[in-house]
Amino acid sequence: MNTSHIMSVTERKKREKQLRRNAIIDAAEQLFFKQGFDNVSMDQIAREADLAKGTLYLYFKSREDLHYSIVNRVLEMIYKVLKDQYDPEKKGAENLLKLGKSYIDFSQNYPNHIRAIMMVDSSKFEKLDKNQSLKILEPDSPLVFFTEIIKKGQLDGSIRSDIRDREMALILWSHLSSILELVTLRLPLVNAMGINEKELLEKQFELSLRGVLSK
Amino acid sequence: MNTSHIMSVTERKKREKQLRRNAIIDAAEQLFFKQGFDNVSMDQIAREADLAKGTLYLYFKSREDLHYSIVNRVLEMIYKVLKDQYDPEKKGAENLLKLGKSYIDFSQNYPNHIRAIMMVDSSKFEKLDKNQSLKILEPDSPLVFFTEIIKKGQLDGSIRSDIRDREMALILWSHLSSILELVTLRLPLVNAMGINEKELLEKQFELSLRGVLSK
DNA sequence: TCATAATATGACTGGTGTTCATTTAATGAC
DNA sequence: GTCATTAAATGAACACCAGTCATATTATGA
Repeated sequence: MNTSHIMSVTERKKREKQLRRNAIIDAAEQLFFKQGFDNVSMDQIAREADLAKGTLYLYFKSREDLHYSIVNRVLEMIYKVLKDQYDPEKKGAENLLKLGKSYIDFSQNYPNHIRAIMMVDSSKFEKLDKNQSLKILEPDSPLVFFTEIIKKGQLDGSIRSDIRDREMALILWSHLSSILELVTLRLPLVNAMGINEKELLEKQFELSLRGVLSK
Repeated sequence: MNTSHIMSVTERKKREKQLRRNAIIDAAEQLFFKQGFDNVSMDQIAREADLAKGTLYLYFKSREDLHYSIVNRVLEMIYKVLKDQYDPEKKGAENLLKLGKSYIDFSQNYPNHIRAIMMVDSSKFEKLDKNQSLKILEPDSPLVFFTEIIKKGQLDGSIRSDIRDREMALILWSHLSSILELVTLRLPLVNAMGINEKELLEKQFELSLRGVLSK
């Protein structure tokens, strides 16, 4: 028995498994973007991925898990966008401004992806263990990235220091998300109020930033 | 045939219908608070209300509609609380501070009610007509009340005027809601970050307010 | 070639929101 | 009180769907 051979096979299988997994996420994402996650059944996703329904459950614990996987991929996308924009030469506040703006830009360019994030059903969060599936506290998440920038800004004096960095990051992230939720999922409401979505996004961001900067 | 008699009967029926409706909402609310809306079936609600399942549909268009009705009642409660706190003698900014605080207090005293609001599934908002079921734009809604206070504050100079009152109200409401969502539905996440919920609420409120006040 | 393990299948289960033909109750004219 | 008519209530039936699992297919390496 050739051990190294077996190892390579195991690894190929691992790779293939990961590929299938991604293919399923692709299929699900596509349907999701077209019809909204609520209106897509596991059967449909399986068909789109040329698999049987049962097979999906070999790759994802549940429908919810599949949804989270989509969201995690989007979070990775956003993280990369943010990281590209980051300039270590600049002060914390300035970076915060820039990153915030590019997040908003992202939301304009990829509304579907933002929708995917925003549709994570909060009610499911009640079960603690589910949080682990959603990588918002991983080192490479946007939220953690924001935290680091705020910490820097507090050190260089450009951001107020009387709120802890984590709390401030969570607040800012949450604020921005809430407005994104409004303009992506509740646009009819926003329009009914006679409000322009882009303006709303920008105003909210300016407002949040004002609350955060050093005086 | 006595017309006035008939009229009074019609009206009694109307009243009774409203009573039944409220009784159903009561039953649903009770179950909802105990088990979470997602874990309550129409069958259970019917049983709790001593009715058959089909009867519920004579009073509510759908399960969703029933949920909205619960939420609308909560919104009314909040509106009343806010109105009680309002002092026309005081400046807009001061009222805003006070009302915000009492909203936060309310959320501490009636976490279940807040949960009910926060669990309105945003994804359903995509269908425009559904918005009508949710009375967040009615004259007696908290959001509209906030708008009026902001308008006053802009007139008396205590609140910055470079953002329209409606937009500012929507932003503030949305900000506050997002944090409430965090501490009511995503508490595990908040705790995992080592953050105290009450502190988070207060900090966020102070932060939002700072962004809103005149300089 | 063949035994074993890994992967895939789809019929089946249990549960649910919604509908609707049927039953029950209330009404008011006589 | 009786009875035709209208309103309200019922729950069996339907359609849909997430998740399971016994069975079938495929891959592996000896």
